[in-house]
Amino acid sequence: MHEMLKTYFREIACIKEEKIPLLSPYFTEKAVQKNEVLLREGEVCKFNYFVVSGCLRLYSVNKQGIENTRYIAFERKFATSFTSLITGKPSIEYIQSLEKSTVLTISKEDFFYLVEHEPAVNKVYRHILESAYITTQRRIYDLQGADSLNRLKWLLDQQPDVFNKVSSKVIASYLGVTPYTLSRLKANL
Amino acid sequence: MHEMLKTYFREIACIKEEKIPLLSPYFTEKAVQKNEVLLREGEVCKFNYFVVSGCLRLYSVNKQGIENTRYIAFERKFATSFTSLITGKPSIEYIQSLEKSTVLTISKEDFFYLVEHEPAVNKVYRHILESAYITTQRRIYDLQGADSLNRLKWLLDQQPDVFNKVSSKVIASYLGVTPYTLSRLKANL
DNA sequence: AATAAAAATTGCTATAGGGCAACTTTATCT
DNA sequence: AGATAAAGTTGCCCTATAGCAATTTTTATT
Repeated sequence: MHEMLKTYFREIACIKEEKIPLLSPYFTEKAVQKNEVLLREGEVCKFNYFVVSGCLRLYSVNKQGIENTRYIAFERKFATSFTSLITGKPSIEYIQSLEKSTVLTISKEDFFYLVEHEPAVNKVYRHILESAYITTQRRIYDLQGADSLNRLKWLLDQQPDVFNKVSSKVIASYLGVTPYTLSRLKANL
Repeated sequence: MHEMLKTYFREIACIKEEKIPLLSPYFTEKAVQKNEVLLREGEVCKFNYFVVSGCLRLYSVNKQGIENTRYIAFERKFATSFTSLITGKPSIEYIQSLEKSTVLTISKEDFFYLVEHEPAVNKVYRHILESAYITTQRRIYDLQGADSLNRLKWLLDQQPDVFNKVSSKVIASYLGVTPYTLSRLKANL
């Protein structure tokens, strides 16, 4: 198991050192190419991914063929289509690598087995869901209540690094505007 | 403890019958008036609420004084500002009763104590967070990717009962449009 | 039931952001 | 490095939704 994931378990779940070797066999390291798609709409999601390096994004494509990005996961984050993982139904979203990345994969069955039987993994899962709750709640209020300029400013303030790592096209689809509009907003900052 | 909450624990967490009396003392029944505000922006949330009858909504007020509704909880649902409950920080949202309601309250400390020490409550909390994840993910994709008419149609399709119980004003603030626009959309259905 | 207050509707006008087209800049591939 | 494709920018016009004002309908209060 990668050192980064061990540290993650130590910090998030205060895992006992002797438990770490028990978790290792469940995770498999995987190299992912830039723009590689790990999950497509319509497929049932079978893995949870921990990002060691690079980044993954979750997005869907609407009826008009427009991409909407819901989440961008950088290193030291878990990312997957939890909705599909939890319900077992086909995913409405895609998972794509935005860079050459390294991820640790764990199968859905193993993951939920550990959530039930390993307190440290239960705690990590709780942490993931709580964090997701907090960020998505904030995001809904932003999408509903702030205009596009203020959403951009907020993102610039909170995650300035995103602008170096991620294309404007993807940032636009995250902010919920067209690339044209984002370009114009940046010109007016 | 109200029978409805017992049934909830049986169904969601498969709780052992003998455990139910242990949980009862943690919950207090409370009558809530129509439009009563249970939590204001800026206050630290101290309770989790289980709706026995009536309904609660979560909303925020943006800089221009416009209300945005994020969630409406009908009976047999927990509702609270989890963000404030989890972080211990002041809430950015309000909790308000939309009808004369009956709720069961549990304090933040008791709730998180039980999450840690009672597997049934751990499971219920996991269920709450998973359900919230699924609905908010869907909601973000809707707010980003669908126009207001399609958001209205989707709500009519998924939760037709909402239109009987909740004012148009609140539904508009849930869909992310003005009451004017909602009224016009309904005229064109 | 009468009155007041709030909510909902609708005509008119304003505006934020969308979308096309043409151009420039930046990546990608051999 | 040079060729090719993709991404980003910007002028112009268009559309969906916002916002005001006036009216009607519904709801709450005594």
